[in-house]
Amino acid sequence: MGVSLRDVALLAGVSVKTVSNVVNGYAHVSPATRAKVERALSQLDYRPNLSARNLRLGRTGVIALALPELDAPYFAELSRFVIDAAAEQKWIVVIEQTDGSLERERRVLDGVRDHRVDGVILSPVSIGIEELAARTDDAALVLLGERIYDGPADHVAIDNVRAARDVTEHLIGLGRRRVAALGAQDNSVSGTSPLRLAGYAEAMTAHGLPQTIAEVERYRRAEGAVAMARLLAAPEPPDAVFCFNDLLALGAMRTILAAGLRVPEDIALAGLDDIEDGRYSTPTLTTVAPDKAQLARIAVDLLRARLDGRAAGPPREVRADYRLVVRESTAGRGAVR
Amino acid sequence: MGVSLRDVALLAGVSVKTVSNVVNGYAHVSPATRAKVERALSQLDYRPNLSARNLRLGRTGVIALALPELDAPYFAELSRFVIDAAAEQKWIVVIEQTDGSLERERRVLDGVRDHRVDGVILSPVSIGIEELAARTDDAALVLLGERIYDGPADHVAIDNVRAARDVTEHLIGLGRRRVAALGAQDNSVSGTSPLRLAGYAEAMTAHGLPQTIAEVERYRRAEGAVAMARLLAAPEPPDAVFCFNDLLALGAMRTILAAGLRVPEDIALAGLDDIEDGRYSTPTLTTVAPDKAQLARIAVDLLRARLDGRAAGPPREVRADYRLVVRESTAGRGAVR
DNA sequence: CAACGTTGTTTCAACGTTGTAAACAGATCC
DNA sequence: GGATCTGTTTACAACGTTGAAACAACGTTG
Repeated sequence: MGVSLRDVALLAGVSVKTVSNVVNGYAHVSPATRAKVERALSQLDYRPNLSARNLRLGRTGVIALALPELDAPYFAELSRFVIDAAAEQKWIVVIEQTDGSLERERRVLDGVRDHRVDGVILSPVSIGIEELAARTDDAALVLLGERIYDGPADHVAIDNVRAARDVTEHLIGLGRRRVAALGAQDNSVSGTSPLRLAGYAEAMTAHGLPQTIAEVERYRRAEGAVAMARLLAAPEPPDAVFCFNDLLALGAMRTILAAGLRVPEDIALAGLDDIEDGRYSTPTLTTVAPDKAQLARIAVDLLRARLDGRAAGPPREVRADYRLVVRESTAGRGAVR
Repeated sequence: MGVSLRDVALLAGVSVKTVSNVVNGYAHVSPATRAKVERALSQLDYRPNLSARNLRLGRTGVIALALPELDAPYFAELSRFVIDAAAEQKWIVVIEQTDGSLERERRVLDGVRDHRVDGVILSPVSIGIEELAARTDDAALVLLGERIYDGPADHVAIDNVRAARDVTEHLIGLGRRRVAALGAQDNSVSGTSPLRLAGYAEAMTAHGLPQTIAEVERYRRAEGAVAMARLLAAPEPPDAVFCFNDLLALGAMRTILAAGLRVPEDIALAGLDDIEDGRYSTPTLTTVAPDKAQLARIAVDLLRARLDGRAAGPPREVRADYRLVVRESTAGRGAVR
C-alpha cells in the first residue's frame, strides 16, 4: 500500500491527526508545525486514501450522470457543463451510457446503494414513475429532460411545449404557411417528441394552418435526411420545417440542398438543441438554445440540496431557460445573428 | 448510512464474520445458518459498503480506460470489449476521454495514486516515454496502440506496418498501379500514421510503384472527403486508395461516388479499423480488422498479471492479431465476403 | 481414552481516515 | 499565585469490512 498519514506523521514527528489537520487546511496549526508537516508531505508524496476517507465520511464524492447516449452532441455538450458544475462542489462525475435500457438505468440507481456514488443525475428513458417511487433507498436523484414530470424525484428541464411553439411561431412569422414538423415518434419511449409536437400543433392551430408531420425513429442526421426527402416528395412540399432537434435539421438541410433548393429562400429550417455543428453549418442553423450551463447547474444544485440537508421535502420541479437563436437558415445568408 | 453486516448479524443472531462468510460464499457454513443469514440479508436488502471493502482489501476493483476520443467508432467499439473483458475479472471500468491532452493523461495516471483505480489502460498521445519511466508509483499500467513502443510499461497493439503493407499488397494484387495512401499526418502526435505510411511505402517500393500521399489533420470523415477530392483533382488520379482508417475511407467514398465514379470499378478503396459503419456502407468497405476482443483481453490480462503477482518483471510487448476483410469496395458489388 | 483432524463459528485486529473531546502550553487576568 | 482563556496538539474511537487465529463441538484414529 502507499504512503499513509501515519508515515508522514512519523517523519514529521507529530501525531497523525495533526497531519490530517494540515492536509485538510484546518485553521489552528502553528506555522512551524505546518511547515514541518508540509515538508514531510511532499517528501513522501502523500496522497490520501480515498477509500478510507469515504468510509469515514460516509460519502464518496462521486456522482453519476446517466444519459441514453453520449454520441449525441447535445448530451456530450451537456456532460461538460455537468462536470464543470460538479467540480465546483468538488465532486467527480462518472458518466454512464444507458442506451435507454431499463436494466442499465436500474444499475445506475443501484450505484447509490452500493456506495459507489452519492447521487445520480438521470435522463430516464425506460424506467417508470412507479418503479422510481417504489425505490426504498433515500437515493439522491435528479431527473433530467422530458420523460418524467411530477415524478417522485427532483426534476429539471426546459419548457418543451413553449419552446416548440416559439420556434413554430417564428417560422410562421416569416410569412411561411406550409410549416412542417419533422421528428414525431410513435414509439413513445421518448418523452420529447410528444411535447414538441404539442407546441407545434398549438402554434399552427392558433394561426389556422394545416399540420404536416414527418415521423422518424431516432434523432439522427440520416433519419432527418430521409424524412425530409419524404416531405419534398409530397404534392405540396413545405416552405418551412421545424425539426425536433438539430441533428435532424442538419440531415434535412443536406437533403434540401442536394435537391437544388435554397435555405432559407425556398425552405426555412429550424432545429432545437443548439449543438456546435449547427453554428458552423452552411447556412448556419436557427435553433432553440436551452441554457445548458444553467440546466447542469440546477441539476447539481438540486442534488447538493438533497445530500446536504437530509431534509426530505417534496420533489421539486424546475424549468431552465432557453432562447430562440435566429441564424441564417431562417434569416437569409449574411444576416446578423 | 445503510445496512451493515452488523445489522444483518444482529437480526440473524450470528456474528458479523459469519455474515461476511455467507456474503462471500465461504465454503464452511452450515446450511442452517446460511439459510438464516440469507433470509436476514434479503430482508434488510444488504449491500456491501465498497469503500470499507476496498479499504480492507487495498484494492478498488476499478480500472481506468483512457482514450483520446470516444466518439471515434473504433475507440467506442474497443471500449465495449475492454468492459467485457474486465467484467470477467469482476472489475469495473471507468472510461476517461483525454482528448490527447498531456494534462488529462497525467490526471488519469494520478488516479492510481489516489486509490481511485487499481490500474490504467492508456492509449497515450501526449505523454512521453521519459515521463512514464520517471513515475515512481508502482502503477499497473498497460499502454494501448501505436504511440509508444518499448516503453516502461506493458504494451499491446497490432503490427501496424505489416497490416498496412498487407492492405497495399491486396490493392496491388487487384492489378491497380496508381495506389494512393490517404491519411498521412505531419503533426507527429499520432504514432499511427508513420507506421501505416511505412507499411504502404514498403509494399509500393517492393513492386517498384510510385507513391502518392494525401495528408489529413485528423481521422474524420470530412477530412477523408476533402483529401479525396484533392487526389481526384490530380492529373493522374489514383485507381486505388488505402485510407489509414475507416472513417477517412467512408469520407473518401462519398467524394468518389459524388464525382460520378464507381467503387471499386474506377477506384478501389480500403480502410483500417473495421468499424460498424463500414459493414453497412454502399459499397461495403474492405478493411483491416484488428481483433479488438483479443486486444482488449490482452490488455486486461496484462493488467491483471501486474496486479496479482506483484512480481515486477520487465515490460512486455504483445502483438494482437488482425485480418484483412475483403468486401465490396475492392471486390465488386455482390461479391461474397 | 487420549491425541488428532474436521467443520462451523467467533474473536480480534487492522486497513487509513477524521470528529470529538480532552490534554497541554502559554498568555492574560484578577 | 491561582483561575481563566486562547491556541495548538493529541488520544481515542469509529466508519464497515475481512484475514488470521482461536475456539467449540464432534468424529476418527491409534
